[in-house]
Amino acid sequence: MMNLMHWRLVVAVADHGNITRAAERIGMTQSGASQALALMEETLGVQLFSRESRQTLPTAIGLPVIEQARLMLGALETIRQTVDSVRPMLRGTIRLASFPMVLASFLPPLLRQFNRLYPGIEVVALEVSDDEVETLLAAGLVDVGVVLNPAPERNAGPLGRDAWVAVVPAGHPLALRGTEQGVSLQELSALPFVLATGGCSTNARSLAVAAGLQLQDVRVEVREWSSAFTLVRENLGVTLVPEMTLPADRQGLRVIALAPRIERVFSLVLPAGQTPSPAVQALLDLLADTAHATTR
DNA sequence: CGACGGCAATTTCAATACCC
DNA sequence: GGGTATTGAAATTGCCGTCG
Repeated sequence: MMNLMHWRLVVAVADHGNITRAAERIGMTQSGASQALALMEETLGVQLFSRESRQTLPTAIGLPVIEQARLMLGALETIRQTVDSVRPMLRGTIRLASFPMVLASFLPPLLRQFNRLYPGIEVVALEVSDDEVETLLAAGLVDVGVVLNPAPERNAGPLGRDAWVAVVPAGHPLALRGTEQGVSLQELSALPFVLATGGCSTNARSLAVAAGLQLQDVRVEVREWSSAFTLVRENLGVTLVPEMTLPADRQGLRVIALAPRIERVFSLVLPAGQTPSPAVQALLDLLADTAHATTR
């Protein structure tokens, strides 16, 4: 058996020309070094050093073996330096704030991959509303937050996107309309409306306001998207929801595209003016890599 | 999956040999 | 006699299979 200690010993003996000094340098006893060297030579089947009086010098075959040993130890040192240079970013905790839907859909694959690449970094995910994400970011209480439609200057990492769609009862007059035609925000705002917020301030009402409109007949306002679908099935009104919230079972419902299309973009955003920690930078880099890979 | 025991490899210690 | 290498025995360490 040979281990790294043996190869260090070979190099040390070559450097010092003396087993005693070599043993001291690598932290062995002299007799141990002598035995180890003898064992190596026996294992290799060649004599690496000739023992002369007061000197231990390399043999002809010993010289290239020693050179290879130096290369090997040099490569090991390079590996050490590589690991040392990235070690600070291999440990730590990332506090991430997000609203529930993104936490359940876009983030799990990203976080799974991140956990595989950086097992020493713990990601603590806080499930909050979009307003609360902004509050936590502003207070510096989280390292990164998922924000809807962030301003370009916030240096956001795009996480995903989806479109708003109208959902009407299957028997509704709008349900007869072809999907390519779509329905406008203006048309919807005049109808009996089931307003679902999903716990976000960006919802059908804020979209209408942004377009200079107003929801004229909100029959009921609920937090859960699923509750809204139930109420739409009951013919209480129509609703406007993000596409990703649509249920698998759409019986009794009809989904119509919004015209013109309105999208929401989810992005990872850092607290303002904050330099990302190495761990957060690793997460952003991974996000950029996966985004790059999927848009190629 | 952790505790445990057996076994082999390795290291240490002490004694000895060799050479200048 | 001092410095260095070698040898044999004992101690230590690490690995691996088994068991609960």
